[in-house]
Amino acid sequence: MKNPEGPSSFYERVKQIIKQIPYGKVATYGQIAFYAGSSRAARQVAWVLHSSSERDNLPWHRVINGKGKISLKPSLGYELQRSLLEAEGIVFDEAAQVDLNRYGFRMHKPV
DNA sequence: AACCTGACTTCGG
DNA sequence: TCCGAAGCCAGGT
Repeated sequence: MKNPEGPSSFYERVKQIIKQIPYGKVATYGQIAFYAGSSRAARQVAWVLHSSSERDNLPWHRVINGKGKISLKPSLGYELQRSLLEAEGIVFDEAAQVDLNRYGFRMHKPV
């Protein structure tokens, strides 16, 4: 990981946005990318999380894919993320999906 | 410098 | 409605 250039970099904006996801809510990769200024950089959002979620204490578990499902694979973090979300009151249906209409995060102020 | 890879998204069959 | 292929941006090799 390189040094983040500054607060205006995509990298920094993504982190700021993720930090703003409130307890009990979730956001999708594409949505975060959109708020960060690059609606097509969903994969980079995932990359930011993977590279510095631990270091910067980001609520990485509140980020899921556009289908409302967890992207991690079983035994590679899936169980952990799901339990963290359930601990916040988020419910998964039989298809292991969450209701984005209900739990989806909506930003109030642009970053 | 070129090619591969990824915690994604979207479109077409 | 479900599945596969293509598109995208960046870092790693």
